[in-house]
Amino acid sequence: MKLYNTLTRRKEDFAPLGSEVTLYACGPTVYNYAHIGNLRTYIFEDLLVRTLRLKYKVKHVMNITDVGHLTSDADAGEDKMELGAAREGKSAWDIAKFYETAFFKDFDSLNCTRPTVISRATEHIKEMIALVKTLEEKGYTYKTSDGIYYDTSKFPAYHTLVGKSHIEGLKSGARVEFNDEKKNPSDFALWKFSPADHKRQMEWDSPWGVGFPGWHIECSAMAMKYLGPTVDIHCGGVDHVAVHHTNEIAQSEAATGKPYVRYWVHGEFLVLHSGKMSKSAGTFLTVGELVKQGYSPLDYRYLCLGAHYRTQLEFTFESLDFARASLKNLKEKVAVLKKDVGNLPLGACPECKEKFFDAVEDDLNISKALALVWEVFKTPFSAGSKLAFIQFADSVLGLDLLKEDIKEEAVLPVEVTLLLKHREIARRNKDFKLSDEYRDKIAALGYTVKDTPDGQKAAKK
RNA sequence: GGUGCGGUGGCCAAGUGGUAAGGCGGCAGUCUGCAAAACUGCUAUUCGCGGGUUCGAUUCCCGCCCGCACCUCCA
Repeated sequence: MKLYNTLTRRKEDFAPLGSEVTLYACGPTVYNYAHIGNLRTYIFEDLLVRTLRLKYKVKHVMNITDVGHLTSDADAGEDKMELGAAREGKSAWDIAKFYETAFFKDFDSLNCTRPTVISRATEHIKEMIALVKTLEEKGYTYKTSDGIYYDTSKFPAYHTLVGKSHIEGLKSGARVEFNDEKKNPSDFALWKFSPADHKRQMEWDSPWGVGFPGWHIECSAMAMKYLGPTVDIHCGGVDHVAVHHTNEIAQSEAATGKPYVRYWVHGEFLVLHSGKMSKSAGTFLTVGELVKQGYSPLDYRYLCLGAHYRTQLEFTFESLDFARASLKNLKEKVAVLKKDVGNLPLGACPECKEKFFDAVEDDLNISKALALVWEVFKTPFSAGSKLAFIQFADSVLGLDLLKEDIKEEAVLPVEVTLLLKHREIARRNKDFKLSDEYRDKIAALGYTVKDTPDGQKAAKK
């Protein structure tokens, strides 16, 4: 398949190095609920994994950042995990556990397939210390009053992911806050010392004293532990390109002397009219909020499927409404198809499958693939063949297209049932004025009425 | 200030050196007492603006305008 590689800024042919694809995806920091912008990235990664699985075995590792990191690299930063704990009157450990559970609830509801390995940062402190030690032995580190730092000037290829001009811009960068003890603006902490004046909830012994790992070291340590020194694909959000992933490369390649990642694949942001969605800014939308407003998590998944993963997607409730309407229509079409299939033999038309392959394998052109699903209804193939194709397509799209929605007919309120009976009588007497009045009354209660060959059908609006 | 991405019909959004997928919405028809649903058909002579290359550009090049993101924790 073809994938856009941030490293080369080109679409490239992808094939795994070994017998299975090794894929690492940056996971959530569990100090608050994930918002739908975060989740867009996991949906994109899920689509990538599902597409890869059409051809390969995939070992998918995702980390859980349950260690608090500083909100900035400067001394003044606060720890997000401990902030969350203070906010909710719980321990940092409880906070991490709570939001990890909440994260996977959302993750599952969006039909994202669980990674092969889920690795918590707090369970890999030993590996991180070992990696920092290796870097220290190789002379890449130096000590300041608050921690052990990585000297980026010792790693000549530091700029490969982001471009040299960017790093140079950073040097003159007007907005970068300088830490006096840092040798270069791009240097970053590998290990931070606990403050002398108070005890942190999360801290560990290390060869350099009690403290906690820097933000970037966990991904390098865990990716290499589970996937080896060279990983096929590493994903994450575009915001990670310039700092986090650049630093991961520096740490990992300095330690092993081998290429760290072959394909860097980054997902673009979901944006709001007012700008991007931000956890730290406070206001953000969660899946729970969407559900509260009457949307299904899969309505949101459908919305994400409409746009390419490398383009920004603007979120509005209007577009979510469109997505919901589209998904509903699509599922209804599939339901009709299912009725028609009967005992006809199944077998997806090879032509449709091939087109679908071509779309998803072209750097994940999911919206094109989705269009093919709509188009299959217009083809002359048998219902069974169409349905088989849709089933195949849904193994990548993950929209539960063949799953029946739970019908609400059984739980009609008594008033509605009564009004329906009255309306039926009025219609039989051809008193349409009266029957329309009953329909209005039913509508006022929040229900719609359809007249079908099997009689009246009422459903919640 | 530096870096990167993008501007396609009413809306969302694919795409390509040879004349614009798909969805939503809208309109019309069939059906219906009327609706709804369903089905059928129609719905951008045109791809931010101005140049250039070319037989031909929305697609390649240059300039401009506009939007967004990153450079600070961030998916």
